[in-house]
Amino acid sequence: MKKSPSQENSFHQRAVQVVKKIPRGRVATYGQIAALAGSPRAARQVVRVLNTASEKEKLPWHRVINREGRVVLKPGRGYELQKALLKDEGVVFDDNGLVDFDRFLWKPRTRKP
DNA sequence: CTCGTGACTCCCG
DNA sequence: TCGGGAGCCACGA
Repeated sequence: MKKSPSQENSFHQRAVQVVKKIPRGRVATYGQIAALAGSPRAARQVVRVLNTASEKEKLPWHRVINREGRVVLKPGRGYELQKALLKDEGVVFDDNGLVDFDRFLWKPRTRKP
């Protein structure tokens, strides 16, 4: 039996599809995307995907943050840009620059409890 | 070809 | 409690 075509893509391609599915006004974590793409520990590859794909495709790379709910970028590296973009979508950061996961964390439609 | 690094995350001592 | 190392995959020098 052949695998489904949607599963034939590489991690890179799958990650792109996942990121594109992030709804506006929501954020996701690297590990989350990596897990959805097939490798729960491939968070680093997600980073590579964002850097590469964001330049060609209109990926919501700014909706991807780390496990802490914080923007991992360094000042001058897109950190302010990401925060500004999220803020423009309605995402709010607290004084520590943390996002409220209870309100903005993207919940993938995997299954109903 | 080999080595190192990267917007990360998890596990173990 | 806190720190360090390993894991994941890709790409540049």
